[in-house]
Amino acid sequence: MATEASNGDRFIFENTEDCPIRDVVARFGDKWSIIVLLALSKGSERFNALKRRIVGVSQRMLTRTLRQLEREGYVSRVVHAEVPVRVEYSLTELGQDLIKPLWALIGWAREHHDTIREARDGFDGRE
Amino acid sequence: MATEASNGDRFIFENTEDCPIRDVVARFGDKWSIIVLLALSKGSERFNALKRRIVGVSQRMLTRTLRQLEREGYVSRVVHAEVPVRVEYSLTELGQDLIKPLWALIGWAREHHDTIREARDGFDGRE
DNA sequence: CGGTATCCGAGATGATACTG
DNA sequence: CAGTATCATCTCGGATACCG
Repeated sequence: MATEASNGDRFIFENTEDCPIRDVVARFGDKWSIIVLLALSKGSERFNALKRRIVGVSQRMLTRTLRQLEREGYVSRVVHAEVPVRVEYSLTELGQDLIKPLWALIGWAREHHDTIREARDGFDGRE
Repeated sequence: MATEASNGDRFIFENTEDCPIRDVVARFGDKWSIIVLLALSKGSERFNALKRRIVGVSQRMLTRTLRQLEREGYVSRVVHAEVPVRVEYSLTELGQDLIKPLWALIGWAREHHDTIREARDGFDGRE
C-alpha cells in the first residue's frame, strides 16, 4: 500500500505484492465479489439459490467469484455427498469481519450517489 | 446495490445502473484510483510530482485515472496558464469524504494481510 | 445440482512516440 | 510540463455446450 518512506515529508506509493491495496482491496474490486459477499451475509446458501438471488450473474462468473473468495479465506464451501449433490456456501469469520468496512463504504456510496451523478453530468456537459 | 425486496425474507441483488456497488464502488476498484486518491489526501499536487510518487504508474494511466476521478467529483483540476503550464490536482470535499471509509477498508486489509496470505497458501496447497 | 471447457468480444493496462 | 495518439497484450466477463 502507501509505503511510508522518508522522502522529504512525503509518501511513496509502491505497486508491489506487499501493497494491501493491490493485494487485498483490488481483489474484491471486481464485478461480483462484493455482491456475493453481501449475498452471503445473512447465512449459508446453496449454489443455485445464490445464482437466483444475484440477478444477472452467469454460472461461470459465480463459480469463479466463489472460488476466489474461498481462496482468500472469506468464504467456506461445504459439499454434502448426497444425490444430487448439495453445496453450501457461507462466510468465514474473516469474511464476516470484512463485511463491516465494506458496508461502511457501500453506505457512503448510497448516501452520495446523487451527488456523484450530478458531478458526472456537470463534467460531461462541459466537455 | 443490494436492492431490498420482500422476496420471502431475502434480498434480490440487481445489476442495474442504480446499484451503488456497480455505479460507485466499482469505479474506484480499478488498479490506480484508490492509490491516486490517497496520494492526494495530503494536499494538492502537480501531475509529474504525483507521477513520481506513485511508483509504477504510466503517464497514460495516471491521466486516465485523474480524469475519471475528476468526472466523479472526487478530484479538482486547476490549470495555471504559465509557461510551462502548471496543473494542480487536489481532492474535492467529496473526495476527502470518500477517503474516510476507504481508510477503514485499507486499515482492515493491512491488519489481515497475513491471515489472507496464509489462507491462499492453504488453498493452493490443497489443490 | 453444481459445476467445467471452450470460444469470443470488450475494455483495462502498458510501452512508445509525438505535441502545444 | 502535461498531456494525446497509437499499438500490442492481457484479463474480465458472457454465451454456449457438455459432464459426474
